[in-house]
Amino acid sequence: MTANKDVTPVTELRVPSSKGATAVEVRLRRSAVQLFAEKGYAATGIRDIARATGITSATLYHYTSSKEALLMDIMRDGHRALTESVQRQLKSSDLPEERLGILVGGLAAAHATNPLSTRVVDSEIRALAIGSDARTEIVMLRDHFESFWTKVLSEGIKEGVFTIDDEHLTRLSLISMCTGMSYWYRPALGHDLVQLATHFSDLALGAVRAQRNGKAIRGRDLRPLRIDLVPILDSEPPHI
Amino acid sequence: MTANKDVTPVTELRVPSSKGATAVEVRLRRSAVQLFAEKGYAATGIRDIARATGITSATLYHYTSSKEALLMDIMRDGHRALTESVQRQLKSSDLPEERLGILVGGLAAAHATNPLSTRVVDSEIRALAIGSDARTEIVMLRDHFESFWTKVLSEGIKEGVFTIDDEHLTRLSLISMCTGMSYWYRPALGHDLVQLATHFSDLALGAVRAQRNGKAIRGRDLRPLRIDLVPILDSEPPHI
DNA sequence: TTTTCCCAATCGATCGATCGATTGAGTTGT
DNA sequence: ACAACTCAATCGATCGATCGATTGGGAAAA
Repeated sequence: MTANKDVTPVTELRVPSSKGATAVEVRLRRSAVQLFAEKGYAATGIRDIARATGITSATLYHYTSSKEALLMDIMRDGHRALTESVQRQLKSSDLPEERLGILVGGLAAAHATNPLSTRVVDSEIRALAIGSDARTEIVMLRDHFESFWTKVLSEGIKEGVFTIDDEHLTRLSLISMCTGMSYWYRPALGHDLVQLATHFSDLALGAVRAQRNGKAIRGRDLRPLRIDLVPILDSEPPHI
Repeated sequence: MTANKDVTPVTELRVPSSKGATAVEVRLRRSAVQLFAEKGYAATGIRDIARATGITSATLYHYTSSKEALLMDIMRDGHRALTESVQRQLKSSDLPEERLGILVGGLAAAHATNPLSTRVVDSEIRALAIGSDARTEIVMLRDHFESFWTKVLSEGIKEGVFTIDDEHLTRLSLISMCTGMSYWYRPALGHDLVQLATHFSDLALGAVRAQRNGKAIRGRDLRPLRIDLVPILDSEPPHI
């Protein structure tokens, strides 16, 4: 269970699994995500990460500059993948009800397929010192992502499709409903992703009282949600 | 900012603020809750807690047996207050729609009035070692609380008031929607507690498609929610 | 030969926890 | 009345363990 101290030296296959990352780098990232999600960033030591990766803590520093850099990479990639996915899909519709479905369904699906990394992305800002450059950067990424929600909600209100008492309250409620998934949802329970995303989308449409011509809008009135989010890190690494 | 080294020795007023706890004990608890919520249990040192309380780390051990005992007390009290409140209020109604409103509204209100301690209660199980007695105890308390939700949801289905695709999914979605509040909601923003609880209750009734005689049930169809949750620890300590 | 990869050993700092000593306000004995 | 005693409360100093990070060097690959 440690490393491969076998007869064949194996020579650490150089076949890159994705974007030029070596096998060790991929394992390192996956170990960090796993442990950060499980025990939290502060409670995870670099020795824990190294052990889970199969290297020593010294070797770890050959692949990353610091424990914080490890966290920052995870958070940056997580935000980037989510924002790109949302930005791409939002171009497919001008209807506020469909656009809200894309946001809610996409965020829910992202947390369902990547419960570990999303949990780290969502909850470990606290690990970054208040006022630090790192924290400022992540907060900016988060604010940018949330700006899409603000925009879609206000568009829906302007077009008379949504009825919302408190925009601020509603936006944060909907987002935290999706992000909360990563605390209890575990994949491979036989759930269909599209069905799950539609379930959350329906809930959101009910929350904003979405309607046209006096008739409430449900998920079935929308074009079926397309799940195109690339799994970030939780999924198994590609076989080599 | 240290202690009261004034002319009058003050003699550490023995007036108990609540349940025989001295002023120092109350301050200690509040400091722990504040720091655990802000930085997390693992990232908070006993020196941090002691400094925030105005004592040394050695004195801290006169009032508590360990850092973990401090956390356990917070979690026990949090669960107890919530469970007692829910148990008490559920006796006031037999209607599944009202009972669900009590659960959702009560949990949302609890997180709105005590965002700090609820955040600790909800998210710091991870700090307790897997398989430890402490973790087992807290998991039991949490399961007991969630059993009320399971019961109410299945009652509503049996009576034909609720229509739910996936009971397990729905229960956890609703709970995490309420608990998620403590991550972004901050009190004293001019929000009315009853209105806020009703907002969440409405959302939940929509999620379970609550209806009687073919007509959807909204919050206004229910008796107004009564907020009776005793603030746990986030609020200011009683003046003496 | 140079570069990449990896480790044992070790750094200073900080962790949770404990120590013995001190203070001061009550209680008891005479 | 006053010394003798008890006890909760608090401190500075320090414990062993672990923290994140660094060093210098060996082995393997290019």
